[in-house]
Amino acid sequence: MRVSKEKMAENRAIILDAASRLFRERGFDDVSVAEVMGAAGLTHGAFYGHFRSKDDLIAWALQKSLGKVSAKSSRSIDEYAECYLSRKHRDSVGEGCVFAALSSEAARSTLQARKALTEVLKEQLDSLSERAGAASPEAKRQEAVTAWATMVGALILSRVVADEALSNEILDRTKADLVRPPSE
Amino acid sequence: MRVSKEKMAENRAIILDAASRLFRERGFDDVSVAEVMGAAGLTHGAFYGHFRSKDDLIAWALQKSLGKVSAKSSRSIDEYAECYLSRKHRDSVGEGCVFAALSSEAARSTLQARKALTEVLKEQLDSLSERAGAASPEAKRQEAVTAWATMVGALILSRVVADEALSNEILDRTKADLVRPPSE
DNA sequence: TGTACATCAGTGAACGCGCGTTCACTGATGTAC
DNA sequence: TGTACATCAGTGAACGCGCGTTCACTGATGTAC
Repeated sequence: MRVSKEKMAENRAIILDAASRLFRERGFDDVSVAEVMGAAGLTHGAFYGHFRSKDDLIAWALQKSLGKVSAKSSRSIDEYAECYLSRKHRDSVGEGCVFAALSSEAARSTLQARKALTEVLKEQLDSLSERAGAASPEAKRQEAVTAWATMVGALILSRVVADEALSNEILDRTKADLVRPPSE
Repeated sequence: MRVSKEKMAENRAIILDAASRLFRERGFDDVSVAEVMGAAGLTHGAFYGHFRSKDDLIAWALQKSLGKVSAKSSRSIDEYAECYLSRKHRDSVGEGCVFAALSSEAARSTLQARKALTEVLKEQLDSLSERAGAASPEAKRQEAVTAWATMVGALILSRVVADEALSNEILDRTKADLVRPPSE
């Protein structure tokens, strides 16, 4: 059942995409290697031809999430926050921000996993800084870090809460603060 | 080996404390029932005399974390943020905020667990609103929700990051924004 | 270009292992007289 | 208050089960001539 080199590379990408989505939806521990492989249309035995271990898969899946959170398609922090703090984003965990879904678990995972997320975070903060409305580079960076912490925190809290009204309130109030900052 | 009613109630409290600490340190899935019972000085067999299942324990442990995050001992949001966003809090996950440690996992857990955290969150937001510096009740609430989202997000991000300088930067910049808000 | 053979991606059965949970048992607690 | 007995919190062996991981095998791919 050997497949071509191109097909193998494609399979690896499919496995990583399936893993990334499943991990965000249900966490690292609740998703088995066999389930990831099944979602990629393969059997579990082929897994160790692609990755050294489940922890290795986790690190690669996190690294690949560069650009999935990315603010690059937005013109400003305001515009990005509008989208990030939407009900749609809250309700689609599998396709959403990797930090809101997995960062507290990743903090207890391997160093490799934490390093992968660190790189994604640095890119994200740089991207947000460029889009900040403040005047100086220092003020832009300050704005970016606080805005990002607020967005991630708000999305996480809006997802735990078993109360639709409170969940919406968290999204709406943080959005109001980010879209029309009090310094305006 | 029967014990007195008082001792049994005490044991239950010890189990809940051990579970709460272990869960925050390592997450729900990496901590076994036997390990929680061992940390409480008991054997695993006694567990089902206290709780119906591991999920039941999780919900009770989260519910009991009322007051562990509490802002009640602080006079203002500023004072609370100073403590919440400290390196000490970042580095002591087991004794720290339950939202920063477990909320993204709890979001995928049982409804019972989410309801428990929802109650804790409501108390926390009420407590922060009372301590807000803004004038009207509406503005106080607005300040409390945004400040809380920022604190939780910043602590979570500071804990994943495998880069001490960036981790400190996240804590320091968010602290600066909360302690001396831009509207001042 | 065509043929023969080596390579190796994917298959699926099998492996230990640790988990959540159950249960017969023990012996101190609590109660009825 | 003292005694006899029922209760039941805690013990530790045992249970299925699903997990991560391994491995002999298969058959299409890629290569040497």
